[in-house]
Amino acid sequence: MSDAAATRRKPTQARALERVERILAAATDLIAETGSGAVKMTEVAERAGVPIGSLYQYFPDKAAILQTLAERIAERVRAGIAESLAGVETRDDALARMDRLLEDYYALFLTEPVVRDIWSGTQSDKKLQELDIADSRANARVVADALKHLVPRKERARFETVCFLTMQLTGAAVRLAIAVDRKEGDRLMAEYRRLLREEFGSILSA
Amino acid sequence: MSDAAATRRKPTQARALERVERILAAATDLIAETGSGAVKMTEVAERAGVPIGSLYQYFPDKAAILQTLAERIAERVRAGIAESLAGVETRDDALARMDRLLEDYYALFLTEPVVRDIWSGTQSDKKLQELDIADSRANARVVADALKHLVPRKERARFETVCFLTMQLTGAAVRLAIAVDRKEGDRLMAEYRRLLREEFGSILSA
DNA sequence: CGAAAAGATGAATAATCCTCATATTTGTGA
DNA sequence: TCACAAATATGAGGATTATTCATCTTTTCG
Repeated sequence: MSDAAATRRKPTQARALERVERILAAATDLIAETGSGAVKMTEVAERAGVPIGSLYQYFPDKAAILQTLAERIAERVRAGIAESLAGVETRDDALARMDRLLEDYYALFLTEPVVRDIWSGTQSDKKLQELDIADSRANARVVADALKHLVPRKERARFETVCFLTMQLTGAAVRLAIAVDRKEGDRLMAEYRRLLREEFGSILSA
Repeated sequence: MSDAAATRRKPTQARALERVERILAAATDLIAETGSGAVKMTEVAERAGVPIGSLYQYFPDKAAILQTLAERIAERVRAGIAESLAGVETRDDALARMDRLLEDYYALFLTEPVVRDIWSGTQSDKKLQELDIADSRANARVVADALKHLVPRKERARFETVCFLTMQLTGAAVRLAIAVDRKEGDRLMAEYRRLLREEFGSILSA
């Protein structure tokens, strides 16, 4: 049990870069097949066609592989949010877009086994939790920025807090929805969608 | 890797009952000291003053110890909810009591290391996640029952769904609040409290 | 070309969970 | 009280897996 998170070499040569990608792809496949908790490092190595030592050349430990996958997903989601909210003008437009984002996010969890696995907790470590929170904060900033011109000046101070909270609540709602059967999940999401619309509807103006 | 969750003997003799309590107490202490992830079975045994074999006499695996602790906490919380909402009459009374419950729940996470640990972030194993959901469902029923006479008939069908969702959202809000620094946590909880009040306020009548 | 840096390798080590064969204690009917 | 069954106690050692590291190979670049 090494307490310091050993730093690993960052791949620079083409061969190494490709190797890292092969490792991540193998991990992705295996997670989809068995869940991250059951994935073994030897299996990842075998599937990627590299020796076990190569995993540790670029990842300090098993959790780091998951974290890398999580970061990539988070970046994708954040880009999607930014894109979806770009150039929003009216309140109703904002609400409609948020609604759409929520639906997409739910769909992402429903269809991508790795997203489902990593963010629904079969595996959980402190680093991932921190990443989740940092990510919510970053997303909150993106949302708050995109909508700030629709928020009355006197409300702006708390608006980013509301967005931050909302990002986490949304994650919880979606995780709950995918954990129960599809029919109940849809019902829960419908309720959450309504709640979100009321919440943002009451803050946004114009 | 045994795939079936082996069932263990349930203690019946006084000596065994006390032993189980000693094991749970030791686990509680160690979790408070180092976090559940770092707790080793040998340490629990040593701290409890029992040989390692005794742990497996009554718990099929390490996770089962955590689950037992989680169940006990959940029962305590549920009893608290039921008690706090007993005999509620008016809408304003209901809202005030919910507010109080939320504050108590936040305080529980702030002060009890084991609660904090077990329900920190996303769930660490499938069983705990299931327990969390089952528990939210049970709590939702308690809340829905206590307040149903304040809910218009035509809304009652969805009210339990709303409560169920709310239980999970509340967990997420509190987990977020304790994960950030105290000042920001308080701010986030204030926002969530407002959100909760609006949500229930719009459903409850009279 | 040649040296240094980067990368590759996998047998061996280390950390822990959990089992199980055996020994002891407790409950109970005669 | 005694004998027998059921319950309980014990801890060395088997089993699984993450991770290391000494050594070898390839690439980079002056």
